[in-house]
Amino acid sequence: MDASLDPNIKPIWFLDEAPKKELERNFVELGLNISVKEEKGNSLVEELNRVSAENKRLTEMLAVMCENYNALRSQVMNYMAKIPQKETNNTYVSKKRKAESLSNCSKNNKEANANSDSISTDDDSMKKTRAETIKSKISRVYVRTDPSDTSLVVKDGYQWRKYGQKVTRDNPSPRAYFKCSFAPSCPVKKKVQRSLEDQSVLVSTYEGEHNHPHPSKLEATSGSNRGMTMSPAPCSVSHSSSGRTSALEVAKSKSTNDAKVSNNGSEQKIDSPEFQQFLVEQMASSLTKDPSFKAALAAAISGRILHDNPIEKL
DNA sequence: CGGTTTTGACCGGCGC
DNA sequence: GCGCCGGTCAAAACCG
Repeated sequence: MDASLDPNIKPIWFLDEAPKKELERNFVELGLNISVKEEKGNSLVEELNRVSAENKRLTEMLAVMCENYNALRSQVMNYMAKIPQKETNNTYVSKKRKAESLSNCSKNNKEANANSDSISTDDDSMKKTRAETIKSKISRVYVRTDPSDTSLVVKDGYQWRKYGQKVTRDNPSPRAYFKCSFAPSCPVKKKVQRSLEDQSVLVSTYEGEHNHPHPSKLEATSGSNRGMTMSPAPCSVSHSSSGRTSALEVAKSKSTNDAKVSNNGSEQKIDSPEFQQFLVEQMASSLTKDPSFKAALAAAISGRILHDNPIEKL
């Protein structure tokens, strides 16, 4: 890492005279004495700030991408809601499933269908005994997976316990039944079955609402930062099994923590030029050499768009 | 050993 | 009433 990367930074360690006022101000802020060596450290601090700002920009860009993706997804869902469902048209559907499908057709997304649709389902199932069904919120999620993968696992961040599997009449692929096992009293169930039209698509039908926070949120708030856990279910971008923290986050948290210690004026040598250089080198090497960072970034982006991220439908 | 998965049995709704 | 069907149960197997 070289400060010459930044055109705004002048090669001050080649100068004998006093540094510029701007640099002096920075030195005062850092509580450092002015010396040639510390000037270098200060430039590294500036570089650190620049990299931090760049990180922030990248994070914002990612957030914008996520927003765009969500907007696009809702458009797709609206579009899908308008076209008639093949599933309800081309095969035998019992009355019970007809009611379920009809209730599904009026749903655009999980948030929007929280109230009205469950009521409409209630009218048909008023005589049903199961209170869960009456109050349930049903949503359907399509997930593209490898067709050779027979596990019927949809990674949505929640913890599921499989309690049954059936081969249904209208689809040769087996249907798996799951209950949410993250919280003992959580009433949510889901059914996962391969799409009849496209074997590479898993159709998971969620029934009910979780009465507990999303596990990834819980982890994020409980201190074990797994990095990039920025979206709730069903986006499974980050809380994959890797549990990897991105180099970006490591460097960022490290730098902020260090700055805090430094401002407190402790005896740590954290604000020494050597340490700052070490810090910057660590950040640089993390960003450039660590393949996991690229992989995590690629997974975060592609995962939202293609693979891991389910497309909610209805 | 406790939690999860598997899988056949069972149950209830529905159509005939 | 009977058979079909989807959904659930529960015992055994499996696994970390």
